[in-house]
Amino acid sequence: MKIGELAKKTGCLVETIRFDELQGLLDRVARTGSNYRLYGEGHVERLGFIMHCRRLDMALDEIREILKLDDEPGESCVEVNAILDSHIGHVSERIRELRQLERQLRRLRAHCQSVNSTKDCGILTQLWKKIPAAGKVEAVPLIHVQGAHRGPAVGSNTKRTSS
Amino acid sequence: MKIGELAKKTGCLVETIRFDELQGLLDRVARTGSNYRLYGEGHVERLGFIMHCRRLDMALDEIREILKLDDEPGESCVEVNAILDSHIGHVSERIRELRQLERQLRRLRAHCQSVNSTKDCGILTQLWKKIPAAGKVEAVPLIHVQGAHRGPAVGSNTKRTSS
DNA sequence: TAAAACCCTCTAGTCGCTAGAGAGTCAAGC
DNA sequence: GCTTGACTCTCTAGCGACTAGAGGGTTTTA
Repeated sequence: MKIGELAKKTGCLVETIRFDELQGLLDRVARTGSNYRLYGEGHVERLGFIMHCRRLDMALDEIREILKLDDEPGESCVEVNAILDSHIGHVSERIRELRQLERQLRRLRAHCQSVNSTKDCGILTQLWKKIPAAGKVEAVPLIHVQGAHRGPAVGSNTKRTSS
Repeated sequence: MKIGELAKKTGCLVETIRFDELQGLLDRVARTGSNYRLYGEGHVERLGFIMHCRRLDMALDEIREILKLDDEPGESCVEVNAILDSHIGHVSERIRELRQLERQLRRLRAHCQSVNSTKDCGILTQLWKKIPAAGKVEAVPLIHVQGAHRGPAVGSNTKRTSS
């Protein structure tokens, strides 16, 4: 089958299939004389596997690793478990961070309950205040929402480890 | 003061300051004869404000909007409240999604409790199974962890609305 | 006066795609 | 046989919020 049919069968975009090939998740398949990709039923399953992983928000690196392990049927699945455990760890940690962020935001929100002019708004007043312990930024774990696989990065002065 | 001193005072990277200027969060400031940026104390405060917002994981668009409102001291702060409410909404929703994801992952993890060969691993077996209701992808809200400001995007066939 | 530290602009990289340009291929209808 | 439309190809740029580096110029310090 051609790429469009594979896309239809798996419910993903044609572009995503080509992207997955580029990323080494899907094999480079045989082509017709006019350079069209040709897929079989095995590819439907493999792409389904990949999408299943992606829906669980695994990173491409993690999926690549799991696929590699799956390709060696004799190998023990210890590493598969480890990848999943570490992924669950990422997600739990992100939830914890987001909860703390939510609390901070609700506290901030509570500073303005009625309609004021912007110069009297409690929220804005709070935002203009110095962040507690400013200048000692490296000690404070920065909270912000990103993908489960990316660490904090906001102006965290990673360069200035000294001083 | 020059850009390095501003960076030191606010605890962010020089690159981030230049980036914020590019993004229109910080004004384009006066330059020395040798084209160095010159900042005053007002910029320390404004950059502090911006970082405070960023730490609360607001998007640059949201920060831009808040700064614009703050610049008009007579204006009511209704919109500021609205931005914050919507941001809190994003965060809460993301927490809900991540909790669901965590449950799914833990269920999956429970399928393999002992060390097996990869071909008998309960996790891998599950991953190879078709996702429930495959083919009706558009109806299912895709779960995956991204920034608080990005919607789901995983192969969701946004093009094929018909059929 | 030389070296180190700072500053400038510009560009590319991160992640997981999505979307478009510009070109070629194929099937159906007239 | 020809046109139309649907499909495919490669290549490139865009998203967000930065980070990192090249390759140059300037200022400060020893």
